[in-house]
Amino acid sequence: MSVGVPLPDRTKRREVLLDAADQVVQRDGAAASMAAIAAEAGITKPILYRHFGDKGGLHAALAERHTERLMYRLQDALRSGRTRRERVERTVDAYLATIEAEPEVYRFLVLSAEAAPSSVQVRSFLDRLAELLAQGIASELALPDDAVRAQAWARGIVGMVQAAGDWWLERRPCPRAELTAELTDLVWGAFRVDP
Amino acid sequence: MSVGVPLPDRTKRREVLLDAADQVVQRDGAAASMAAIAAEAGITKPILYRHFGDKGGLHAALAERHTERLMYRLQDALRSGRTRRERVERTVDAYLATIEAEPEVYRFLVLSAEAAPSSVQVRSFLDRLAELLAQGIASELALPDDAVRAQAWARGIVGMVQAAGDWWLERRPCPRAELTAELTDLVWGAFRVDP
DNA sequence: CCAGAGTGTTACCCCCCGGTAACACACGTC
DNA sequence: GACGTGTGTTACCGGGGGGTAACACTCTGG
Repeated sequence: MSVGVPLPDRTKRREVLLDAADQVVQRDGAAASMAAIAAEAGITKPILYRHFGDKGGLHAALAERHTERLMYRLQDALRSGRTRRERVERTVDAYLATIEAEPEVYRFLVLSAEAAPSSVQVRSFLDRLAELLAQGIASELALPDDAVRAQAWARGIVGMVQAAGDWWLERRPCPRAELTAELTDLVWGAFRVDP
Repeated sequence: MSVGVPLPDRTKRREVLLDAADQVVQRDGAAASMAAIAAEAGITKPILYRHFGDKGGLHAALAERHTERLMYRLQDALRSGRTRRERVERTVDAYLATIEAEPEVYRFLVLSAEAAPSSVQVRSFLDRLAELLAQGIASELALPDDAVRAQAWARGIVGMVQAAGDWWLERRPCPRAELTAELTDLVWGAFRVDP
């Protein structure tokens, strides 16, 4: 074999294709088609398929990438801050800032998690998010990681910020900082030390 | 005109068709096709189209119906109960009970609200839900109805219960009452009279 | 008995989507 | 210069979705 391209290029190309996919998803939402993505990237469908196998593969790659990025940010936020309230606030704001930057992409991630054909291969975006948050909650509250309370709260909070964020993106009824503050207030009561 | 059928029958039929649509949505999720719905109802597509115009019309009718039902239940829950905490708890549980009974339908409603082609004709399921809740919150907290706080909390709580409910339906990690209690705890802090 | 409105059906159209086969151009190696 | 590997293309397939035209039946009113 005479080595086509030294492999660095392949992964770099892959990134470029994913960038194009992001663009299209941001424009067309969850209905983004393979043809449209190929066109956006300035190439043709077979290339996409050679890179990602099938549509599920592309979705998985896209999800993986954004999930990774968001997880890093949230992990930072969960650890940073001097007071507990500050941690809650920063975490909420990190999420909001991210969906503000690329709203359609995150809608797409949530949706495609729904529509996933039970391919547990790549655990869904929301699952991983919730798991991370559950750990944070459990550690704040000195609960075991698998406590129903930590799990349920994590799920709930993820949904809460997601839903409020969607609404806010659509209507822009206030600056982001205000929404962050409101949501922090909403959740904060549960995390105060005293009953 | 010789009056085909006295009109009571037409609306009755409409209900039957919507029942069939529910069945299919519960089975196939958001991908329910018009052909499948017609088959389920034991009729053929043109009849569906004569009744609902197009797919959007059917979706709207379906959404309208379920939204109405759920709104009644939530309104009751919001008003009932002797203590404030009891009202919170009952409202959460009313929602959970409903999505437990017809999970796919509610996933469909949420999704089709997303996918709605900006036809603000029928305000989305989530919008109406959130608005109702916002009123309840505003009245509990003696805020004006349009306070950002009431709006944002309403959206957030709807999303919270929705997300936690989805997770719970999938995993069934605990009885419904326990989830209700956890979610009530999560939100309750924000509604206590004292800081 | 005969209009005609309303109900139902079959059969079709168009479009777009996911996915693939088959062919054309670069390039390094022998 | 022939070869094979990898990259790119065009052109196609099968399928399923939404939506409709055109035809059959029935039952009422005159």
